[in-house]
Amino acid sequence: MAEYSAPRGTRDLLPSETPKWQYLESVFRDACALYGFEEIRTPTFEHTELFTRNLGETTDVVSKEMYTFKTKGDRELTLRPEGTAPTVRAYVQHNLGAAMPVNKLYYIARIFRYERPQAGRYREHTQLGVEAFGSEDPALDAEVISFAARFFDKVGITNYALKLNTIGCPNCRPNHRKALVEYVGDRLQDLCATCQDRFERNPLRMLDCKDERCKTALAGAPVMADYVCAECAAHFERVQKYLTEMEIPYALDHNLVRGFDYYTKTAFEFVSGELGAQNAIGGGGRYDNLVQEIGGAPTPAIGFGIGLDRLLLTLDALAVELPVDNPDIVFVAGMGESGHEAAIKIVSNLRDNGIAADMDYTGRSLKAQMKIANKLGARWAVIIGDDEIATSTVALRDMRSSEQHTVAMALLLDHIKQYSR
RNA sequence: GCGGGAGUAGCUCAGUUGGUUAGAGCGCCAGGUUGUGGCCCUGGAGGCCGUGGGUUCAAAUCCCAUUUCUCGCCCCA
Repeated sequence: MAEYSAPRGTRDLLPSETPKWQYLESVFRDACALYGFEEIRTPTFEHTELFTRNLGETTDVVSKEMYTFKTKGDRELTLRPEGTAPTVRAYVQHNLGAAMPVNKLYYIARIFRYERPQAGRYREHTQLGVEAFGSEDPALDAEVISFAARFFDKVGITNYALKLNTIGCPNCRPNHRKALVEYVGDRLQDLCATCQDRFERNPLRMLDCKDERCKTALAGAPVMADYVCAECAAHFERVQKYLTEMEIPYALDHNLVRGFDYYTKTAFEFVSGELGAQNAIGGGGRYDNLVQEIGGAPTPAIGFGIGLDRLLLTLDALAVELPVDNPDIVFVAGMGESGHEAAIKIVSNLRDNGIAADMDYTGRSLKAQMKIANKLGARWAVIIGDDEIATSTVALRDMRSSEQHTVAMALLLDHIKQYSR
């Protein structure tokens, strides 16, 4: 056992894993370019108030999952537990809305939540997210949702399901809340302890409860969709129309309630059955009032976050082979002191000419060096010893075909360039 | 915060009712080739059996504690 290990809920991504991460990140970046989203990078931590005031005091994240600490100057900071509020903060702080009517931003960010780790849930994880500001057009909802769906398609997630709901706006949500509270009324004692608490603090969440007693008691509970105002209803209808036109399959889920209080109207979640209990691989929604709440001009917006860690787990479970390419490299094996000296020069020269090259620094035998070349997946091996030095040549070995030729040192570069095509 | 499972070699794991120097496969190193990889053969290195305490003539094995990991609840990515 090592004396030190990564803190609970965190993990190291070793070289055997990082190519997959790089691949998914690059697919995401390409997709963002295709859809017109530009990258934004915000700090890893923010003033605590940004989250406590805007995510909802009663949400699990704010009430028990934040990594909060005090600075020497006695200010409270929090490692970001989600990506939207920081992005909105930056959008407002730099008044991005003044320069462009619609701003479409994306981020690849580490997210921190103090939870008990389990399959697909880490205290530090990575989210791929987008946020689109400046339009309440339902077409933008559809665009954002379809972006996520196409991204999942592209990387090879074949079995995801899209859950869709509308959670109304400040105008109509109270109506539903009132109806819901009335419905529960004397059924309250049939609910689980948590839901009895939710009844007081955030009734909407009761709908999302997994407890069988609650599911039974709330089976006939009033659904938001029946209480939304005309505007929200029309908006939701258009979103569905566009999704259908784009051939994005979805399922309405009246019980879908997102984890933060800032959401309005459209809420959605992508789930996959490959992950066990943590089945959400992405989710998001519209938040038309958050920009104003954070201090900006009233600006409608919508966004989503995709869990990169869970995405990888799902792809593994589906046995999807990601196209990770390793570049052709040249391994230069030098024999003896003079061979080693020559190898140093050759490797340097190859690299200066843009050809990936490596060599041994542990004084191993030629045989051992060849084994290393093989393990590295080298395309070519260049062998140089006293014989070659005496004749200003090198032995150039094709590691795939095992063909080997003696070539003039001066022509090595040309040979490699020529045959690598 | 609450519940279940598990900590033996770098990795995946055996280890029989407690009984001498704790094993396998893979990986690693070396040799079989005096200057040549993959396949094969041979050999080698590498373990305070998570940590601390207890029971016992004797503990990887039984008991207790602790810690870490893991799975689940809650909630989410």
